[in-house]
Amino acid sequence: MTEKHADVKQAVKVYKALGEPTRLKIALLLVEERNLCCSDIGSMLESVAGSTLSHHLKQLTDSGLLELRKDGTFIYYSVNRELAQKYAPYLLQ
Amino acid sequence: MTEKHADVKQAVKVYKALGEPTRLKIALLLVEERNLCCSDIGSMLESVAGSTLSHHLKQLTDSGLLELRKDGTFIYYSVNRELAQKYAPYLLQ
DNA sequence: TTTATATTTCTAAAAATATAGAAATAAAAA
DNA sequence: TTTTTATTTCTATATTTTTAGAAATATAAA
Repeated sequence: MTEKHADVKQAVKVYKALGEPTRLKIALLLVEERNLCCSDIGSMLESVAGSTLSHHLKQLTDSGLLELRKDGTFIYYSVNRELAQKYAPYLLQ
Repeated sequence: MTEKHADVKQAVKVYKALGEPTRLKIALLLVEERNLCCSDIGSMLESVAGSTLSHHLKQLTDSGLLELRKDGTFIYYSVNRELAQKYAPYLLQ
C-alpha cells in the first residue's frame, strides 16, 4: 500500500458499490445510455421497488461513481467516467 | 450491458471482494510483495484472527483475484495480474 | 388548488457478511 | 512418535446490507 493508494477509502466505497449485481447492472446501463432517470432505470430492471432503487442509486452516487442532474421532479444520472477510468475501467469497455 | 460484459458475475465477485477494507489492503499488499503466506499477511495487518483472515483470503481467491501455491504447510498467495488489469488496474498502479 | 408523477425517507424484516474462538487437519521439526 | 507450526473448518454471534411498503416531499400538470 503506497502513497499511490492514499484514496483506499474511496476505492472501498466504489468497489462495494459495484459488488452487488443490481448496482453493477445500473452502472453498466448508465455507461451505455447517459442521463437516465430513476424510473427509466427501474423499468430496465426486473422488479425492484422504487425505494430499493433509490438506495442503490444513493450508494453509487455517494461512492462518486454516479453524478446527477436535477430537472423538475426528475433526477438524471450518469457515470463519472474519470472515476470509472481510475477504479473500474471495465465498466467503460 | 453488452456481450462485452458477459462476465458480470465474476465482476461482481471481484468487486465484492475488493469492497471491504481488510481485503483491499491484502490485495494491495500482495501487489507490492508477491508470495506472502497467510501468517505473513496476518502480521502485516492489525489484529485479525487467523480464521477471519482465512475467510478473507478464500473470498479473494474464489473471485479469481488471488492465486495460491502450496509449499508444505505454507500457502503463498499472489495477485492474478491479468484479472486485476481487467477489473481493477488501480491495484497495480 | 387539486391531482398526478418522481423520488426520498422512515421503518422494519429478512438475508448476508464479518468476526473470532475452538476444534480439526496436515505437514514439518524435534 | 511427539510436538510445533500453518491453515482451515465448525459454530455462533454481532453487524451490515438488502429489500420494500408506507408515508413524506417536491415539482409539474390539469
